Amino acid sequence: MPELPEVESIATGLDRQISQATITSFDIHQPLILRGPYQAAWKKKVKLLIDKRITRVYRRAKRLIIATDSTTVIIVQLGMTGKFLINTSADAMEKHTHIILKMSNNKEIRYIDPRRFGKVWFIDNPNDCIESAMLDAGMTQLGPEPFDLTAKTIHPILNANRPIKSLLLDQIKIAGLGNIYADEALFDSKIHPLTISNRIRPEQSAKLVKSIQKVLRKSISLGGTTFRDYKNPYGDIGTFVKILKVYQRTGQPCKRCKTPIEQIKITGRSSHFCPTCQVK
DNA sequence: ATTTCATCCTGGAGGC
DNA sequence: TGCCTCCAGGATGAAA
Repeated sequence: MPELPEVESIATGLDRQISQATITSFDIHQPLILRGPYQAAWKKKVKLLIDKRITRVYRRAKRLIIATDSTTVIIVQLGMTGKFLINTSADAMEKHTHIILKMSNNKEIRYIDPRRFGKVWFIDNPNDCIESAMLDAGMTQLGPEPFDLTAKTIHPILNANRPIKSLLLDQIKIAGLGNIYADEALFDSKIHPLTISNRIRPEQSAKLVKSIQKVLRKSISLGGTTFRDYKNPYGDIGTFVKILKVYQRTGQPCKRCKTPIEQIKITGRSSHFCPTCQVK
């Protein structure tokens, strides 16, 4: 379930807690979550990470990147229900705990994912170019970060014959938005989610860029959005849920014009919008 | 080449 | 209480 702001919050939390510490043990309880070209070698590879230092934990789109002082990088795609918690070994083990990482500073990092849509890669990054290393590992290509978009660069991206909602969820086009922030950004820019992308006027697309960046920035500042599962590594919820304008507000009055928010399905995903404020 | 669709999973909510 | 159906913040290979 985590989208860009939630992954950002997780990366920040993990970076504070474990970067500069060394790995003392690395247990994988559920090998099914592992992906990539070196699957058979992973048991060995994990052992190679013992005594290595974690240098940095950061985010690219919705992926978490855990860099070490070896050439191996750990990449985590959290899927719908993946999360990290910082524990000590005394804490009770939560169901669906798949990875336990013990660190030299006595922090215990646990990766938990009930639905197991999340995936973990161990990739080699000898040239220190994470984008090409991810492609080499068979991961799907990612579009630009939403914060790098401009009115000019979004233009060719919108040259597509599909609803804007569907396009915003396509990580090859723009990487980092998910169902919540796509709906919220479309409301903020007053664009109907079914609008065909290539029919969006330049002034609207310029506004869309600003709206995307505005909702993401605001959500990051509030620690993301928590509905049921999402928690940052400290176990805290995100409070952006309080200021959602359309997502999961079906039937409730639009905060701008009081019209009841409507919900429809667009390419298999529920979409929430104000039928008065948002026009095709 | 582009776009949509079914599918991978568990668990919570709501209807009966 | 239980059983059933539907739904969920994502990504992707196959099909259209």
